[in-house]
Amino acid sequence: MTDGSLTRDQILSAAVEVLRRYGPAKATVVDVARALKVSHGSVYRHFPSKAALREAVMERWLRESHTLLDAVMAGDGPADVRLRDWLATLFAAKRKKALDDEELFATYMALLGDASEVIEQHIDHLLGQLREIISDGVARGEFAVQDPAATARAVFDASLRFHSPVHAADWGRAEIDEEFDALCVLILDGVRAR
Amino acid sequence: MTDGSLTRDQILSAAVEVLRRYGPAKATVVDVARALKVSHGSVYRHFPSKAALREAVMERWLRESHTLLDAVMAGDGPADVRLRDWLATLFAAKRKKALDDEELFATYMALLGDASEVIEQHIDHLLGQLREIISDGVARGEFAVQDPAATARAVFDASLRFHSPVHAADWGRAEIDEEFDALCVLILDGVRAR
DNA sequence: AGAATGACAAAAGTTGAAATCTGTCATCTG
DNA sequence: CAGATGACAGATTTCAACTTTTGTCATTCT
Repeated sequence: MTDGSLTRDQILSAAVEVLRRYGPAKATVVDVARALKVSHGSVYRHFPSKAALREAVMERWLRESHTLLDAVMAGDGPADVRLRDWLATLFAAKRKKALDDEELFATYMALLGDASEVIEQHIDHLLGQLREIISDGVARGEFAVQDPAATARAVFDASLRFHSPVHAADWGRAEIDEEFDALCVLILDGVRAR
Repeated sequence: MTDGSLTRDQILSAAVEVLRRYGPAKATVVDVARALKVSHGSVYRHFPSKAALREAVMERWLRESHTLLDAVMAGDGPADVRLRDWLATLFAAKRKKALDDEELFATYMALLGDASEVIEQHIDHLLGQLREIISDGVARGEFAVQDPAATARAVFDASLRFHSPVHAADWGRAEIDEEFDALCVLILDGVRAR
């Protein structure tokens, strides 16, 4: 059948379209339903609330950055190179989204306000990867840290300026890349065995 | 005379009172004038705009944190202790203001939005002190960094979570102090000579 | 003179009534 | 019976009239 019944994925795609067109402040679930030519009640059969729909959109969107990061995780070079690459990839991915996906990025920022489950999972995923890189570095004798999980958190915090959406306004500054490099040096020297 | 004419300082004090009572969203210069029992036109004789008045209030307020930091700068112990103390003092000062001076802290956050001169100077002052500590550490042979100014910026950025008002919401979390300690370890190991 | 005033225009903010949206549900459709 | 519908109540948003605030300035005060 061309269109027997509405799927979760169709709704998500329509929601992305609507969010991109109207932005998070204006987009309504009526708009999403209209885009799909169904009643808004149908959308509510698949998502319990507008907030849940928004979160599902963001979950899918955030998974895109994960793909690039997963590629870095798959590498098997020295841990310091991997850590640097991972941070650079995260920064690049976030900056790209902030620049050429403004409306969805704004939706992401809005989510930040209401302590969302999705964001928490996203951060946990990132912290997990960091911990893995650091543990690996320790195993190879490259890094010397006392608690890899705590260090992962510290590295995450230290690099906040280059991945937290609250600092997105800074990402257009001329000096930002130099500053990123300087931070990487500090972090890498901070974990390196001596 | 008990009150010959209005001084800049009287206005600033009245403005602080008004800001504390009504908060930055509600406080008006008419309120400030009323508190002083003068017309609002008089306030405009001393400050060219409401924004300028707000900035002057913030300048005075930010200087308070500088006092504590200056005390740390005056010390002459090892540079690593000084750096740690400086970061801890900055964090403590900001957290204290966020907690028991909510309204003025909110005013400070509002200022952040409009790229204020005062904030820029505040940050430059902090960066200058950091650079001084780091240069001193290098001179003593304790630290090894290639460019103290760039490293100062990196240390500032790395510790953003513990002094930038945009992260104030996190400062109430239970784990925050452990996380601060872990970050300090990372930063100190990052600058230390090996 | 320097300092303060109050009247004024333009900008910003408030208010409340009307319109729209969210979320539920009894009913309908295949 | 799973999925879709549209009517509905309560919450939220919008819009326009109205009020307050900002910033200026000619005039007054000392």
